[in-house]
Amino acid sequence: METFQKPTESELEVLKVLWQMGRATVKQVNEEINKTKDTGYTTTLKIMQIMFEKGLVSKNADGKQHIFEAKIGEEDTQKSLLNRFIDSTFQGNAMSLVMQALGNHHASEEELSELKKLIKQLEKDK
Amino acid sequence: METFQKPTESELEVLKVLWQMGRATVKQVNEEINKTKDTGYTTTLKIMQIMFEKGLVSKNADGKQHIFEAKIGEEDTQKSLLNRFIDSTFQGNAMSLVMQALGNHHASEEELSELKKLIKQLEKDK
DNA sequence: GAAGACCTACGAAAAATTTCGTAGAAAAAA
DNA sequence: TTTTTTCTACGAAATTTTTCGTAGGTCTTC
Repeated sequence: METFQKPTESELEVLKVLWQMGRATVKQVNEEINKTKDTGYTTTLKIMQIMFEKGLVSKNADGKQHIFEAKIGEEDTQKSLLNRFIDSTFQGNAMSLVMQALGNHHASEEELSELKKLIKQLEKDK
Repeated sequence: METFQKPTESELEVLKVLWQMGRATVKQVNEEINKTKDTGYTTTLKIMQIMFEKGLVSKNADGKQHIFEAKIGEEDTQKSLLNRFIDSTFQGNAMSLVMQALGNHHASEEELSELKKLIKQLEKDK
């Protein structure tokens, strides 16, 4: 996994759209974001330009418009942000986070059995 | 659980010290923080004053100095930040976070069995 | 090929957060 | 009581992030 600068909140919003759509124009990203939040077109554009400078996204010119793609993967990013979050909020105690997350959110039977499978796996790897 | 404004990164650092120590002066908090990060006394003071205005901490004068206490609980805060984090980074998918956290961090046997206990409990509550 | 629509680049303002200097009050030491 | 030390209050600078206006280029359509 390559290292990258921590994306800001706004940048993360853009990334989420790109991960979901694969590739998208500024306009498309902005429209997605505007479903939950009111943001001007040039604001989103600027954010994405900054992200390009940081190497978080790539872009290809297609006529006058640019098509963007996330350059960092969803899982890698989540992993990196998760580690940071565990450190900053849970004092590095990952299990405490796991417990709280499980306790606070409803899990389906299917999810639980998948989880048990993972635990078995972890026990075996010991 | 009462609602509160999301603490900033710096504020969270202060809270962690207060949770750990129970009550502390600005000086004590600043010393703790300086174990990992270089920060001037007045910087910490200012942060704590802002936190007081926001209602995140309480203070009592003891002579000229003030003794601070966290006004929001560690668990409640973690819970609130965790929910926000799951939404912003894991698209609201708590199980995905749980899986990643388990996969990336080593868990002791004891922790795993505690976890299994929790899962049994969840299954029963269905 | 001119007019209008659409898109990017860029600078700078606005907002949020962090940092610190200085003034002055309170306590302790001399 | 005077001096020195120790704190807080407060304003303002510095930094980071977000927002937006304007200029100018490209494409489309007539």
